[in-house]
Amino acid sequence: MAIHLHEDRCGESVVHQEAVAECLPSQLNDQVVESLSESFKALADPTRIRILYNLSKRELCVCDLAEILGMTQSAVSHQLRYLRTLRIVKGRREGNTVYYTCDDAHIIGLLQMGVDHAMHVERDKGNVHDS
Amino acid sequence: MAIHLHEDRCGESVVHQEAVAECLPSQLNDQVVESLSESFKALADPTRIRILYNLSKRELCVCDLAEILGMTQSAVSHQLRYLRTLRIVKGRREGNTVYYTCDDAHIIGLLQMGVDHAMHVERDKGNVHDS
DNA sequence: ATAGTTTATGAATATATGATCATATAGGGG
DNA sequence: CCCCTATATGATCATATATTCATAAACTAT
Repeated sequence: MAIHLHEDRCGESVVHQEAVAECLPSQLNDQVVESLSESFKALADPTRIRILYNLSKRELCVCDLAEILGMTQSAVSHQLRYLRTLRIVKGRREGNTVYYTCDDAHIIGLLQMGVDHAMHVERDKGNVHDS
Repeated sequence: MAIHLHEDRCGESVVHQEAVAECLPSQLNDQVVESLSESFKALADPTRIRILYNLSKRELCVCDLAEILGMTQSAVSHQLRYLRTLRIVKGRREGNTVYYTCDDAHIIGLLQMGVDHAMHVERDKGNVHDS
């Protein structure tokens, strides 16, 4: 019986053997890809972006965040739990209130890079240079 | 009747008036936040990460990508449409085959930054320094 | 025109996700 | 103890998403 390491996807033979052969050795390993998508997922939601953007500037309690974002305490708390689980933010309790801060410079770096670019794009939209 | 610009979120008064007042003026505008989350969403899926990682190295046709990723042509094509709609990749037809390339240096920059960091983290996991 | 190849896409499905509501937990002050 | 405040969380629901399957569309070759 024939052993196939993989099935051919298009018809009976690989379309560009050399292209596939060139790429296959340098694939990202699964753990890296999973960890990467997890990081980007954390930044892939408007609410979390706004939370992290604010926390990157200063420590804030849940209630203040809810006020700033105009959202319910519950919605904010759920997202904070999400970010806390990924160790992107951490909380510090002081009596009744819990103060959150960012705890992941890498994520903040990605966010900052994205923000800078998005703001440039927005600004350039104002100028009518043409196409 | 009293006019409220916003409802208070915790009890009857804002918890830290100064914190809220400090943050409110510097919020990201909605378009920037939407555009940002759209960009990060594009990178928030393992399949798209692997597609973009490969396309960042060289031009590839749909079939080769499917072969490299070990996925069906259909699944890859759907994701390529997603990325094409966002103008992150673009296709060039040559006879039957369509060759895709990256068309968004900013997204590739974010991906590269993420990859670099994730690979360092993975590498450091090997070393048993302690905490 | 017919057959074959590569890519695109609509429909369906299973899963993931984000917000809401109600309620629980944790702490403070009486 | 009870009441109030701030936060956390489980359940639910509506929507979004990623893949699969079947098929259409684009193109080549005979």
